[in-house]
Amino acid sequence: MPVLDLKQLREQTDFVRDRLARRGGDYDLDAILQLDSQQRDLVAQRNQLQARSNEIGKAIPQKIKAGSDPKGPEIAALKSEGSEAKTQLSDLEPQVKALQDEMGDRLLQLPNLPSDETPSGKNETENVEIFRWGDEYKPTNPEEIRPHWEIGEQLGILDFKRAVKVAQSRFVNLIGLGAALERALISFMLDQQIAAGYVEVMPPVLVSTATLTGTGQLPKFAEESFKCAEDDLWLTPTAEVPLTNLYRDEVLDASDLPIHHCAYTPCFRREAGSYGKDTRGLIRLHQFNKVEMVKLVHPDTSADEHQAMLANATAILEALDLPYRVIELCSGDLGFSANRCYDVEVWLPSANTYREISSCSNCGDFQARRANIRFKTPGQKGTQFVHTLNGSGLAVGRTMSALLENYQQPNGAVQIPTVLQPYLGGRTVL
RNA sequence: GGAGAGGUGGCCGAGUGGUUGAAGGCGCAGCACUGGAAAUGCUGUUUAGGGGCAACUCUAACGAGGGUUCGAAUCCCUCCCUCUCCGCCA
Repeated sequence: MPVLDLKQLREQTDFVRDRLARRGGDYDLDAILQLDSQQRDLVAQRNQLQARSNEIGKAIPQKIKAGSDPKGPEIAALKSEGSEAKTQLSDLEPQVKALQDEMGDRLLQLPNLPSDETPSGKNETENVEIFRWGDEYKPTNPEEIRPHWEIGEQLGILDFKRAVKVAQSRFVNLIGLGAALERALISFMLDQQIAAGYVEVMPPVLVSTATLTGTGQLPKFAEESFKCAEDDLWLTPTAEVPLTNLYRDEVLDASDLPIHHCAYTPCFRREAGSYGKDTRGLIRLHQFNKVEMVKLVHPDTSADEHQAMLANATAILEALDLPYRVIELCSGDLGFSANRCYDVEVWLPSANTYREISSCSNCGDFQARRANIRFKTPGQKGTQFVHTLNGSGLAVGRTMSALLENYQQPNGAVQIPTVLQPYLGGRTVL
């Protein structure tokens, strides 16, 4: 499983080092390169031994066929030489394997390289705002604005208290129209993305270790996912995981590309290390619903596909008249698997700020290498890795919170956006 | 959960120790034939890594990992997965 391109690492070490430095953090490339060169030396030795051993293996039946006595000295000499080679090989083999394992472990820890276009920066404070949309839809009565959890609890559609009893904190029950609104949002988003050309999938949300490694959640971020240890299965943190891995270990035909999928799934995150943050409301739950978009594309088109995906995400917010802005993540804030990423942030009036509601990433060939997803162009030799992209279209719970807050009325009611009304039996108000 | 069967190339499918990376078929590509096509015939058709400007060459891979052997797709062990029947179940 080649992860970050080992050949590139070998041949353009300084470039890789420079790119990784833009992310911040410490990456010991020299150790990997040293392992690599040791490994290559040993493999060369092993190959020679193996070649000799193969020769002997072929020579013995030939000699016998040519009349040599199977029990005679000639055959015995060959056998003992073969045996000798075998002994040397069994000495070499574990060394090679140990080096390869060590190198593989280290390579799996390396994040993707930021793209040329990605702005350099240390952390989220250096992300770059690209544009804003819908200022005119922001509520104009800030003093009367209440947070969505108050609105939801008052309407009897959000229940956090009993969710604690049933599960834990950071879970919610959606009751009555709350559940209906969630379903309406899911259906609306799916219908929009299907109309935009994405083929819907309902994937497993319990996935294997290999699947989670393919998209980059493992091995580094095990503490972020819920695991069913008995079965070696994990709850998916996002549908990006099963959708991208749909094609793991496959060689696609160039004419199959691009592949566009969307999916509604629940998502599960342990949110380790975020104890104090967003403790109220729908913003940060262990389980939430999301409509996800995933693309597998030809490398030449991935930049355009990325822009198009971003537009597919923002189209949902525009249809709902929800104010948002788009930011481009700087190198220091980029996710592990991404080489370039836009976050879409929706206006949350109670917090007087924008909150992430979608993240659209281009992973280049990073995930394709891990998951071994290739394509073949007829008439061309060999295979190429596809590029993978993923984006939320959108996070449903966060959309609901934005909707409750932006559409709240002074009398405590909440208007239902026009485009959602058909999904709620024509209802106009919550 | 109990009993049984099986995992081979893009697909089907042969192959139980010795030039088998793997017969045969299908598919696909090229060429021939044709006015064009079908049919037919011939040729070719895996991937990854190393070496060479290249022709080419070496190594690995028959679910995964170990073992036996000079030599394993073929024998032995462990694990994984799939299928069938029974039980259970939304």
